[in-house]
Amino acid sequence: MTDTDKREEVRVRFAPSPTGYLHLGGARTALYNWLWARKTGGVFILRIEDTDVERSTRESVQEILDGLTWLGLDWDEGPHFQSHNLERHVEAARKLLESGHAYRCFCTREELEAQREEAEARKIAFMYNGRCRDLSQDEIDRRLEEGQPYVIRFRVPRSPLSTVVFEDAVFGRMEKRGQDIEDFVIVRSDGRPLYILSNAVDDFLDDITHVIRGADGIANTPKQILIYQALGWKPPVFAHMPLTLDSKKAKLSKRKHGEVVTIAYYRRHGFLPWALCNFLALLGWSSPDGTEFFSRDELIRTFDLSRINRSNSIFNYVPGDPKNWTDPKAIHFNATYIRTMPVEELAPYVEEELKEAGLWKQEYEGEKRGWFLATVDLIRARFHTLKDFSSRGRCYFSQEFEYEEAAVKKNLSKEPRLRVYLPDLAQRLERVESFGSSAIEEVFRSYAEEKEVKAGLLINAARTAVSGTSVGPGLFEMLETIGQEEVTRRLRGAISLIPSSEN
RNA sequence: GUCCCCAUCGUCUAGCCCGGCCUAGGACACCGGCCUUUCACGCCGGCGACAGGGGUUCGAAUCCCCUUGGGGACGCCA
Repeated sequence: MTDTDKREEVRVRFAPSPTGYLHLGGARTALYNWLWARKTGGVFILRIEDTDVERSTRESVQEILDGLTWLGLDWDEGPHFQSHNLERHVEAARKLLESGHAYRCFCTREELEAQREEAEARKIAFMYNGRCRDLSQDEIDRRLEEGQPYVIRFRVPRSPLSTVVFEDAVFGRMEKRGQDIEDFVIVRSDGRPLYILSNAVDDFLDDITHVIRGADGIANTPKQILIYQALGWKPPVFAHMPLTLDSKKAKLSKRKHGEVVTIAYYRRHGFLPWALCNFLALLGWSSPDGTEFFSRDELIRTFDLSRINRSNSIFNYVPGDPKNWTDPKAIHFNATYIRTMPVEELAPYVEEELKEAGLWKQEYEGEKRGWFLATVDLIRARFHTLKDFSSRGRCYFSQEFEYEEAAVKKNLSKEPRLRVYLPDLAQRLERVESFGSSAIEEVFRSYAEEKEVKAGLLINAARTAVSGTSVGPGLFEMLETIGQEEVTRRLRGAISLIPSSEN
């Protein structure tokens, strides 16, 4: 462990605003916080920052909860709702006002807007000019009496030497001169506190020890530290994670990239939740020995804030590429997990998928449990997502499946004699006492010899006849799995796909 | 425009803090080959990067400076 976790109990939080979907960036932030909490034996808090009433929705809250639950990122406290703490935020603002760390600003939106535009036009940086910073008490009282609306601004120390310094757990020592920070607004003219204040107050109230968030929060950090200091609170450790950008180096957003950046999308497209987590963990973090695949416990053990990267990473998704419908490495992680995890652990996911596709049979958890597991094990090596079990794997679970045109053309329609061979094989297979792969193989091999044809011809034809495709596991295992009765039925049925020799 | 941050294969990255072990390692993707009844898997091999320029040093991917490029923040949003 690093020196960032000296305190007794680590307390971290994931604090999304419920204004949209849970997306990859948010999930990664949640994951890093969760990992840090689990690693240190600390507490992971979920806080919904819903103070933007115009944009916050209940559906979004539910989506976030569902997404985190699906990913397996369980939280220990919450969800807390920021809006429930409004009085505490206002109270903090009042204290800041009383102690002189904040002041009332009577400048109107229109005035500020005009100043902003002018600055823009003259291509100079806009920063609030501090006009209300030193209003006399009489002046303030007079304006209050007149009922003039005001916002509350934080009085940023203006001495030329004043600097806010903090040690970021990822970026190291960070410094910001007071003169480069404007007197930021902490309370709106309608009395509602702003994020910058609410967030800091909530972190204090929740006893947050480590703020692990996206690097877009860096600019807020000096301001929030100022708030902490003015209130006499000890600031938490900040750890800013690099951002994840798209292939054009723009920030990932649902608006711009659509579903592909949402967690729900991966769930719908047959991702294993942990495969996604594992992939996400590696976007901006790496293990000391280069290991890439981790179980939960291994990742928890290995994860460390000090190994978080400082440079942004790119989510390598290229729109319009059907093969790479998301980052290829993400697909690779999913496929590898599907192929290598214990089949018993994979089974529940396949079950869910088959149920959704209407292919699930009750007996798969009863007398055919063994068959089900063996079949999943047989076919999974070629699959990339859970969806493949109900699409490409359909012929194992249903009597109804599609014949691929290309496969039929390649393996069936070229050879008219298959109209004889296939029923012959069916007849012989029917007579096999114990329908196992070696007995099946024997039937094929001897028949091929007898008819003086290549075994491959029969094998490929049979593959297409029973599965509709030209690819798949070894034929004999495949036939064994599909079963004697069904195999012979399909072999006979397939002759309708073979043209007779006259044609 | 101002402030801040970042910079190694197409992508994710190791190495950088504590210069030499780096003719820069791994992973994904891609391309070959082997295996094979097909497709995968697996194995073997290939392609492919220290942004540029100055320093410092016997020696720089590693330290310093500049340039360039990229990103972020500049709201009475969060």
